[in-house]
Amino acid sequence: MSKSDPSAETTLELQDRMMAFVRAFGLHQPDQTPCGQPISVSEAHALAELVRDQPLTQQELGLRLRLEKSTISRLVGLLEGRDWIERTPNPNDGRSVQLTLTKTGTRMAKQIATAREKTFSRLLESIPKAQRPNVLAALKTLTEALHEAQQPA
Amino acid sequence: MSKSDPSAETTLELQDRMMAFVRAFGLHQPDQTPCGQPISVSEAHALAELVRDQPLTQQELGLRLRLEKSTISRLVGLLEGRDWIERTPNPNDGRSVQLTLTKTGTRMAKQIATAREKTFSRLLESIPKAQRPNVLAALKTLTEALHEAQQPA
DNA sequence: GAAGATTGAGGCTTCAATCTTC
DNA sequence: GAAGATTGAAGCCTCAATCTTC
Repeated sequence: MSKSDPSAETTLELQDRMMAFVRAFGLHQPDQTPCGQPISVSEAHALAELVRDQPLTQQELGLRLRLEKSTISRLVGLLEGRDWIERTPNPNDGRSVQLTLTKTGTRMAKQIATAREKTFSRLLESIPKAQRPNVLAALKTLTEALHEAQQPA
Repeated sequence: MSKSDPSAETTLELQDRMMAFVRAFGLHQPDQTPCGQPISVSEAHALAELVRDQPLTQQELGLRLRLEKSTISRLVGLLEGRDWIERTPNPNDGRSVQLTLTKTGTRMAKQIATAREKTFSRLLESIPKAQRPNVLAALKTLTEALHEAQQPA
C-alpha cells in the first residue's frame, strides 16, 4: 500500500531476482526421502500441515497449500493409499471429510520434518549470519506484497 | 560458507517463509497474455532470455532456465510452432541448433516484457519503499545460498 | 442454488532411453 | 565414447464438468 513509483531499473532487478530464486528453489523435484520411496513437495507440505492441525478438511488443506481442490483430492487419495492419512466423514456435514494422520502417517511426517529441517538448516548455514534476519524479514514482506498485489482490484 | 549452527526456530521460520513465498508466487498459473493466447511462465522466461542474448543453443537456454534439455526441446518446439522462434543448424557443429527470435517473436517478447514489467512494478509498489533494498539484497543472498547448499559435497 | 469433493482432459516437468554428430 | 537434441512414460498441476449433500 506504499505509494511512490518504483524505477524501471528496480522493477527489472526484482523481476530477475525473483525468477532466479524460484528457479533455484526447484519446486519440481521430489523431496529427499528419509526412508523408502520419494515424496512430492506437496505431499511433504500436506503432512506438515496435518501434524500441526488435525483434523483438516480437504478445502482447508487446499487453502494452506494454495492448491486446487481437485489437486488436493488426488493428493489425499495417494496418501490414503499409503495408509498415511484417513478420510473420515464429517458427522455434522455429510459433504466434507475430516483428514487425520494414521499412526504410520504421523511417524512418517515426523521423519520427513526432521529430514527437511536438515535441508533448511544447511541452507541457513549458507547465509551469512548477519544477513539472516534481513532475509527472513524480506521473505515475509515479499509474501505479503504478493498477496496484496494479487488482489483483483 | 559462514559457520555457526542456526537455531531450530530460525530454521523452521525459514522453512515456513520459503514455502509460503513459493506457494504465493504461484509458479503454475500461466502468465497474463498481452494479446491472444495464454503463455506459460517458462515460455515468457525463454523469450526474455533470447531478447537479451541471441543466438542461444537449447542447452544454454536450459541452463538459464534451469530446465531439463527434454523440457527445452518441447518448449522450443511450441514456440517454433507459433513462429516466434527459429531453429537454425549450427554451421560449426551439426549436433546443436541456434535459437533466434523471428520478427513476430521479437515483437511478442517485447510486449510480454512490458506486461510483465507492469506486474512486477505493481508488486514492488506493494513493498514499503524503505524495505525494497533489503528485499532485493535478501533475494540475491538466498539464491546464492540455494546454489551453494545444492552442491553435492 | 451453494458448498465440498471427485473425475476427465490437457499442460509442464522430470527421468530414462534413443538418435545423430563430434 | 561424449555431447546435443529428441521421444516415451509417468507425475503434479489447473480448469471445467459432475456428483452428492446442505
